Amino acid sequence: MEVTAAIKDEARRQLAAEGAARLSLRAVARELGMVSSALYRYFPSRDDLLTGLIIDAYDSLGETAEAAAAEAVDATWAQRWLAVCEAVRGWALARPHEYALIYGSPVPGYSAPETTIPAASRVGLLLIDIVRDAYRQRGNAPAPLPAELEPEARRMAADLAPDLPPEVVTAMVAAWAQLYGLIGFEVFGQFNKVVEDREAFFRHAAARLAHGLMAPR
Amino acid sequence: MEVTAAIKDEARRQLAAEGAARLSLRAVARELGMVSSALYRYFPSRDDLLTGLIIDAYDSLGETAEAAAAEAVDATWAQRWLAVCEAVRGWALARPHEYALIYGSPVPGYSAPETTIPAASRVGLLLIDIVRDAYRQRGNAPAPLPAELEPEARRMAADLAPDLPPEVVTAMVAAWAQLYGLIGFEVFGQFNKVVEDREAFFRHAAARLAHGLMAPR
DNA sequence: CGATTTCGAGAGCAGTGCTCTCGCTCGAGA
DNA sequence: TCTCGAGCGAGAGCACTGCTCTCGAAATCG
Repeated sequence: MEVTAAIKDEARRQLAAEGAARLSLRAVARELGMVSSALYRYFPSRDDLLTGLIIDAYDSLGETAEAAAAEAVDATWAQRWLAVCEAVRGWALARPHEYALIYGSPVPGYSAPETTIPAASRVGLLLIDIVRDAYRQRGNAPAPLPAELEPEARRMAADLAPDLPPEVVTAMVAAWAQLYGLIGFEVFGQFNKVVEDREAFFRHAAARLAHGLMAPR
Repeated sequence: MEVTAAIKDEARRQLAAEGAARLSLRAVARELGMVSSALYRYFPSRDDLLTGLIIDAYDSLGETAEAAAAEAVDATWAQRWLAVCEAVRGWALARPHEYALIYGSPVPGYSAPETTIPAASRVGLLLIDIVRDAYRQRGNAPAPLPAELEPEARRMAADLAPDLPPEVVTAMVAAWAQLYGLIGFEVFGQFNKVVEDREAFFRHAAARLAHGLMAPR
């Protein structure tokens, strides 16, 4: 429908201006020249509007990351990894509030429904693909795992990438979380007065993440 | 004062139950048997209450981390690093909403005042101390930095730990952010259906972070 | 004792999410 | 062609929010 898109567009604008907690259904309706109750024809509740925005954000981020990977399809896997990392970072810096919506503190009283899962997985799946290429080219896994982690690592590998050794999958999941630590700290201002040249810092840190994924030991 | 403490206590209870965005001054006052306007004698606004809670949370986390470090004072630096990491994780898992308050998406329209800086720095300073010990014992820095990062790395080192080589300080800042990526993903539910044995996974990832801080290569 | 400060109560304003009812419009079936 | 129903928006209203203002009681200080 046309109206739902207009609502989401206006909501996104308010999101960028004010943040999720300040997103007001009435203000969206006002800006659209409707009355607030009319909005409930399209979204059963404010949370459902948020869900829509979350799915859109995941998809937009996924698209951005996939485009970056496609553009670097002829480069080495490490360069492709870096390209995706930088694309994700750039997307987050350009839309901090949307980033906060999907990777920041969850909106209280609201838990993302199952419908968000496919969109949310896109970046993760993309990273798995890159690591798979890396493993095919290099074929050496990172350090062996401690015994206590082996069952879990095997389980994760079976779930996420049965063709890769558990050490690689484990390292990949960790690198994924750590990547979001780097980006989150920057987006949420934790690097203020600590890191200044964040571009260079991020590039280096992301490259070292890649290095940790495939280097011997 | 006695009353401000009671207000913060009740607010913390509501925070744990509902989250920051749902924190209602009126509800706090109601629970305390006062009227909402009376609360403004103690906190000029809702945001100031939040600031109070944020500082308390930073201090509580800092204390927890420092206690863990103190307990492991005779262990190796790597064990001490791991002890602090696990203490931070444990604190976060026990108080997810307070963790979200300080390390999640910033509350919109609200920017933390300067007064939070000392409390916010405690864990970082603690990690620097541990890395300093590590460097004194091992004395080998991680991989050399790319040229583009050298000026920034020097600047960071001068700011944070002038007695340590820029490579170590840079690696430390990155490890710090990555640590919070690991914890944030777990606290905010991003590991749901991905990582199950999160305890073991975290221990391994945190240990590898330490390894990356000081390993030769 | 008197004056002043401190504190809580209460009313009230503007805003919020959400529900309910009521008309209008438009398109498909008889 | 007429009718009926579904879809849609308006409006009023409920319970709630943060916040301001005024007023009266209590406690503290000179």
